[in-house]
Amino acid sequence: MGEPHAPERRDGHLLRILVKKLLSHSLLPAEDRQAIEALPFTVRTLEANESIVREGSRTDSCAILLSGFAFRAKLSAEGGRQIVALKTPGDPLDLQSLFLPTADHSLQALTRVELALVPHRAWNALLAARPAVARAVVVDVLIEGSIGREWLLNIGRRDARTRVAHFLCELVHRLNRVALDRIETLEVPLTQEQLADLMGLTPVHINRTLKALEGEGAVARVARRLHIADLDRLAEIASFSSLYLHGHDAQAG
Amino acid sequence: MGEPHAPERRDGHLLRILVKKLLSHSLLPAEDRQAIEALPFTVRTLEANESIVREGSRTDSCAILLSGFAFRAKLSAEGGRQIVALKTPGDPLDLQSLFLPTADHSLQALTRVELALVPHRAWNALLAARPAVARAVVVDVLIEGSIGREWLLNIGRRDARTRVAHFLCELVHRLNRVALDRIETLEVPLTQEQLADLMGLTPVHINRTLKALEGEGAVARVARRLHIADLDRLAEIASFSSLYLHGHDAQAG
DNA sequence: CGGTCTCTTGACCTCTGTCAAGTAGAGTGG
DNA sequence: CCACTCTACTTGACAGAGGTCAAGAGACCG
Repeated sequence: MGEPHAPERRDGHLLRILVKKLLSHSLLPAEDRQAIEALPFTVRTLEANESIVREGSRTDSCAILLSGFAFRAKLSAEGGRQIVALKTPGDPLDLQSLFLPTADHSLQALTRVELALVPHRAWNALLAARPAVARAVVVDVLIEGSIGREWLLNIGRRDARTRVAHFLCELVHRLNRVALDRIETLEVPLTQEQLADLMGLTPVHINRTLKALEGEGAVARVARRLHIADLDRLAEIASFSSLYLHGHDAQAG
Repeated sequence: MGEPHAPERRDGHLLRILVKKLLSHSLLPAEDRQAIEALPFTVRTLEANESIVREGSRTDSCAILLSGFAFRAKLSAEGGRQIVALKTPGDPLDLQSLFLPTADHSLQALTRVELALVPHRAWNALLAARPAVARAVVVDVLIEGSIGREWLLNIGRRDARTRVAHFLCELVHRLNRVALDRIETLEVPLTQEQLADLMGLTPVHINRTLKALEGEGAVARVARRLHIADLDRLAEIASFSSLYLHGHDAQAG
């Protein structure tokens, strides 16, 4: 794999990737898995940069990311943009809207994306009927929170080089949770400007940082595209530990 | 944790502050409120800086913050500390432990605190029996996530002066949600070092920033203690908007 | 009254931001 | 196949916010 826009199966089991995501941290009996795959949905394709949910708006459905990447962003009064979360294939994008009517941030497609739009009604019925699914969904939300805390540490306390290396490690680890095969390398689908908004830096400084990382062989750039070249080296630079991702870690009770 | 010999109390007066916190964003019928106040708990007092939950550890109870302040913190490999959340009276501190067994961060008392320790068993029973309570708890978790995203914006994209002003506004707004009277002024119970770890800055620069804010009359310092002097001025400096706190905003469905 | 902790301040340094010009691909149209 | 254009990337020179170091001053405490 390593191809971020790898086409998904179109045999009617599109939601299987959501099940796979939930299984990466929660246990789900077969019946619950089937109930998830039986959710009603409509598929929608959006081009890069199109808006999925606007800050302040309301929706009556939750999107599941079937393929491609998306992100949450916020703007400061001075016009600065901060990307506050990155969503990878299999992630539910907006479960929050089931509980909080107004969006506190905007949600946008990073690449071309395919979404499965699941009506709130169907979600509410499923969560009420199947506690194990409800639990898995809560765990998913909690893990997103944990990732957010790691990002606060990353942006607040690590320098540019370490910060970028840490993010790239996280990206690979997260993709591996839903990937068919183990990923060691990857073409990163972010522009330097997006990377800058993600890391709390400027595009110019991202450029310098990537150049430095390329110099150490951690990263490669071919035809303006960023590739992970040496994941172990990146992990070493960032002192990366994946504990905060809580893989297979949700059997408390 | 969990004093083995401390008697479990069912004195609802103490948990009323938790009910008040939940009511600040969710609707709860009287029966649900009573069920919350009927939760069994033991009271525990900790001094400033004592640890409530250590990173990597497991617990069998969730703490509710009855009085005082607490915080979540993470350490980077280089030794930097980042405070990733601040908890105020009425906040549940560790609901996450109901769903994720290992703590991904540490939880510490900022001031002297009083905690109500509620056993997981009792929580699970309550959440299973009372969907409205479960819903309110999920909303509480989601709002903490929203605050975390605002912090990412704050640390990633605002300069020191604006950043500190924004945090102080948030603090006052959050305290007002459980306060008896409207707060306009406040003695901030944080050392400059803690403020630095909160803001992703150094103590020295916090000192300079506070001096500047004092110069504009936004803040006052008497006997080394920081006070909010002019909340409107702070809100203006930070272009503060409280939408992300989702006050009285949880009637989706 | 000495010890300790936090705050304060100045001098200096460096990481990251700003500005501005230039380059390389990808796409478009002739 | 070649301009032309657009966008993203690249680079250098310079600026500045914030970090580092170090010394001193107030508080608080036993």
